[in-house]
Amino acid sequence: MEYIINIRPALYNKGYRITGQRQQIIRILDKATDHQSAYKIYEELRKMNHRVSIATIYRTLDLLVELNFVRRIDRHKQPSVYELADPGKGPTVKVHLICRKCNQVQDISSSLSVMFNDLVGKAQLYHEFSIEPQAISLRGLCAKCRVESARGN
Amino acid sequence: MEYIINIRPALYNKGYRITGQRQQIIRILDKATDHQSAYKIYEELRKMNHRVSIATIYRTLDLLVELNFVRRIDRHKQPSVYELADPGKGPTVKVHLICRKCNQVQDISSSLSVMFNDLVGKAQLYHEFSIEPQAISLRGLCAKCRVESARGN
DNA sequence: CCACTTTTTGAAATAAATTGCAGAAAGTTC
DNA sequence: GAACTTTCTGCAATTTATTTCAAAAAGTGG
Repeated sequence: MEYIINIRPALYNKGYRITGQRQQIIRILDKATDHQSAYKIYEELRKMNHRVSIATIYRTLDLLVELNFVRRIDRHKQPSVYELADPGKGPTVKVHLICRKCNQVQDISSSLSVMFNDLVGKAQLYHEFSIEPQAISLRGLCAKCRVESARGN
Repeated sequence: MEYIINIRPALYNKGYRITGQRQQIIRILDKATDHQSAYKIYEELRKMNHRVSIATIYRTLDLLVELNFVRRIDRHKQPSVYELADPGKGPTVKVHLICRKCNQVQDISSSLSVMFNDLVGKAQLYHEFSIEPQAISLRGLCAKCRVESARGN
């Protein structure tokens, strides 16, 4: 909540300008409970009568991902979705379960998340590879779709 | 090696036809030591004077991914790459480390891989979500690029 | 509020991936 | 191995997420 308060000075310190569009985009991500695609953010802002172009949304998201304020989730043949990432305290990786039938994205439980991140830590040391904050997606079938699928097929 | 021997009857049993193109595509994946993009496979086959279109490559790869014979690695703003997956004995997830600077893809060590897969097994049970065989990518900086980056920046 | 620089806009371009369709193979039956 | 059905392929056209570009606007520092 009001995460923009943290990002604004960070942007400023790195020499980036605090534009209305950037603030609005961060605000949308901050308010959102689920993962947002670039286009969804665009629609949201247009609905609120803000002058934005889709190109700006993409550029801003790229910037925020680069600076680790936002995580990008790449999905196959579907637009990428984004979520805020708290660089100070958040875990390195955030694990999502994505159903290939209904495309629902759910977060993994927090205790499992801790275990995943411990393992990522080990991998970093072992491979001398610095893994950056990001979301990883595990694809499969959610309980509901598995049942439907078993009947339907 | 000669993995096609296993896939051929499996395709046949499911009612898919054993076409020259499908066999050649599997053969390329089988011989490849690194991950292949659809276009690379296309070029390879054309070089060998085989009649194939890029559409067939994509259709075949989609089919093989669907049947879990092949894993797809989605990369941001770059073509997806593919690798053979042995459905019989292979682990559910294959973890790759992808450097965001040089784009090199390296496999995670096998012991860490086992640990990741154990964790994935736990996640499946806990969330009642059936995670399917797939590759997951951890993005970051490899040792070499980290050093260069530290100097260059 | 002026001068300077970065950012945004809107439209057009790009490129990976997909699709429709007619002809060509593969599998099947006799 | 001829005749028939089904699936597959190649080509070209299409889709769609994302990027590029020149001109316009907005942020910033004095």
